[in-house]
Amino acid sequence: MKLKFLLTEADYLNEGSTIRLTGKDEKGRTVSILVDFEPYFYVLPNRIDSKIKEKILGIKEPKVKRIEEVEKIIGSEKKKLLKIFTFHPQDVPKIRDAIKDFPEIGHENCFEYSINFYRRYLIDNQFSPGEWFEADVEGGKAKKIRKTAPKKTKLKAMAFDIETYEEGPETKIIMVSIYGSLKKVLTYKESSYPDYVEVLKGEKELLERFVKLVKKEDPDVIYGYNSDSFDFTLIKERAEKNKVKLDVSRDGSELKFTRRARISSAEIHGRVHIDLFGFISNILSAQLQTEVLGLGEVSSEILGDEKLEMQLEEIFECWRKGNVAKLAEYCLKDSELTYKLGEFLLPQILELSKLVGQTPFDVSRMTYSQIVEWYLSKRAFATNRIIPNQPKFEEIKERRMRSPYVGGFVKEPIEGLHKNIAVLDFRSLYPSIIASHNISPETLNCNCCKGEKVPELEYNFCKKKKGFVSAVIEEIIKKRIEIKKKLRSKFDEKIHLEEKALKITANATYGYFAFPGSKWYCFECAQSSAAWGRFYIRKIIKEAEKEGFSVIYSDTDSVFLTSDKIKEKTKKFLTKINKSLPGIMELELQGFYNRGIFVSTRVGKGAKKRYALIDEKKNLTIRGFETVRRDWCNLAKEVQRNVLKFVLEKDDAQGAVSYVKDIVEKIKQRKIEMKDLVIYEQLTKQIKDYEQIGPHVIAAQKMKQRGESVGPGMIIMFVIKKGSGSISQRAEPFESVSVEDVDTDYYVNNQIVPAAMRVLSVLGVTEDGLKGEGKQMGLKRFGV
DNA sequence: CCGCTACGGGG
DNA sequence: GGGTACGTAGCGG
Repeated sequence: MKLKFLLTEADYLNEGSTIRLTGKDEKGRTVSILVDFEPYFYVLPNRIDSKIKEKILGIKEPKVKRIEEVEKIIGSEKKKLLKIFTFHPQDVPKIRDAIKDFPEIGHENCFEYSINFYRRYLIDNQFSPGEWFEADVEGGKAKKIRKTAPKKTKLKAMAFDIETYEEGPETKIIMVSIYGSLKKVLTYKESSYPDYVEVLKGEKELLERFVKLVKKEDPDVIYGYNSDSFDFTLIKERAEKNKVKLDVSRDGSELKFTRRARISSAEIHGRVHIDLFGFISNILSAQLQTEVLGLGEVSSEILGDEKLEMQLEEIFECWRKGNVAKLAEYCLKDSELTYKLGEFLLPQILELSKLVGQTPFDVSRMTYSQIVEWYLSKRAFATNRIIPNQPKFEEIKERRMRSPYVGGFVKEPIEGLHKNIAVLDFRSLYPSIIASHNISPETLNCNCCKGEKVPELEYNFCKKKKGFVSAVIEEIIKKRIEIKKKLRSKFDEKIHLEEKALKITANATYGYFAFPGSKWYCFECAQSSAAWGRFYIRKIIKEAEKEGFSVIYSDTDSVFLTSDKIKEKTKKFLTKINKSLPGIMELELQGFYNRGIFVSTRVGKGAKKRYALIDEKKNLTIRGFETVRRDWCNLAKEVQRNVLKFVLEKDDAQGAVSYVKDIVEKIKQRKIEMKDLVIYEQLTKQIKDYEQIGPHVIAAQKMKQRGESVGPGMIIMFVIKKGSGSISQRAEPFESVSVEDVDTDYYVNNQIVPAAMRVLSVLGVTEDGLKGEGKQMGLKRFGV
């Protein structure tokens, strides 16, 4: 029998040494096939002869299956090794343990003994989940599996979310929602509900119903948000307590947790459980504006959709007071957002799986470094190289202790307002450097040639032989360029995502070199990449100045230039500079801006980047200003934003000053709305546990005294009241204060004026100029 | 300045 | 058990 399927999952069965591949065929049917595979690892004895082979074959518990002699590349040398096959995957570490103390071998000469069996299978066959396969199946086992042309199939997805309630020492699940082809909320308190709510008898029945619905809906993919560490952890706990069998899988097995670095992952055989929070915090967060990675913040940014508003305490209140319909609506909305985020992100996850060659379950939980490492592992096998061993704990500790090296070059901004700005940056600076200068662990200080010296450092990299990592990166870059060309002629979402996966992987390699847990760790490689980066950006700065540009600011891989005839001059400059750069490196135009304001802020050692730009279409780009932080009141944030607008849109600092003075006046006359003065800060622990008592803690204490329940996670909304005592002592929950009682001086001096001054101080405005009555202030002139 | 602890997401 | 823990803000010393 022949089966064609999209591979979505790989694992192995404990008995025997059998890999199980799971996927989906063209007609949407689930495919699960078994295939035999032999576990093995490598050793490098000081001499290969019959004596050492006999010694290894003589190990009794467990027995070695057979030995092969193989040739593999270790570092930059070809070596003869022994490939030791075992009967069971679990035997590999045991036999390695027995061998590692052989004087002819030793610890550091055992290789690839800790690669999960199913991962080993994927690597050795160069098979990637997300690709299509054809299998010849006989007697329940696949005889032959090969890649085949991609077909179409739709993965059926479902999202879920739970609500909980603390009853004494126990946390109970009070509600579960699912969202997919079926939209449903399960709970166990009678109320008048919309028809998507189903009322069960209790928690046990709720869990049983949940299991039944998952099986009935039979999704291929299950999305949750923080579901590894919260939802499924609690579901498992409560299922054990209530003696409910959690056989939500496709093979009758129960939900199980697999141990991982920090967070255990909830695994459901036959269904890909994706905890979106993991992928978002590990990978996506770098591309997001929001600092807070809650479901609400992320949905709002990615989907433009919001959570229903409900404070933590309200959830409990809804349950206590029986307003469960509202809670059901809230819970379902969370599942809906999770579902939509999942559908948005799954194609990206599958594309990464395809590239890296590991399962979407694993890839969605990987960090940047792990993505790079598994991709390198796949390429290492393809190029007949040994995968280096994971560093031991002691080694990691030592690597951590290494003093940090010099990073990117930062040219402090020329403070003030500038006009006619061009922003240029290097396309993938570090990957291009790694590829063009052959930066790789095996090419560092090679002994085959003199090599190429790194600027500022006493290292050389080989000029004759391509290094492994540098070659892999070069492949990625070339593939990316090719894909980009294709995309320019015809846009295709799939290909676009493939391009993004390549970009993610290439860009992470520089950081990977310096990551203490790396198998291909190379501190000198990271140092050298950074040194070359500084060399190139300095070169750009120098050349730009020679061409008559004024360099306003530069950081690592970008320069901010200004001059007259900016567009014309920039285009000429780019053409000229790109001719002088090594083939793969390219300086690109990021954009032109009409105006920009730059502020230099020294915080301890490092300077923080703070600038704002406006382009021809009046789009604002704001970096480093506090317009988004919640510990500033809305009015302060609004004032800062408007001040930026005055300055950038109209080049009108004088107007900005009048505007701020007007606001200050309004505050003094209390012609202001309370909601604009409220400051939001989150309680992160119980009130009594605070030693450093900030204003929000004081406000929370006052709320508690009034009988309101306050606890961790709650966002305290407070204002500062007039009177005596420190500012903190005068923090009050905002509902209990009227505009007449707020401390206007505080809002003027500690909120509005500082927020405005962040922008205006570089234009020569003084604090007194903002507060005082009509005093004229001198405005400095900046720019060209 | 340094070292340690607790947090993140979820409810 | 084909093994194990992340990066960092914010506090206290």
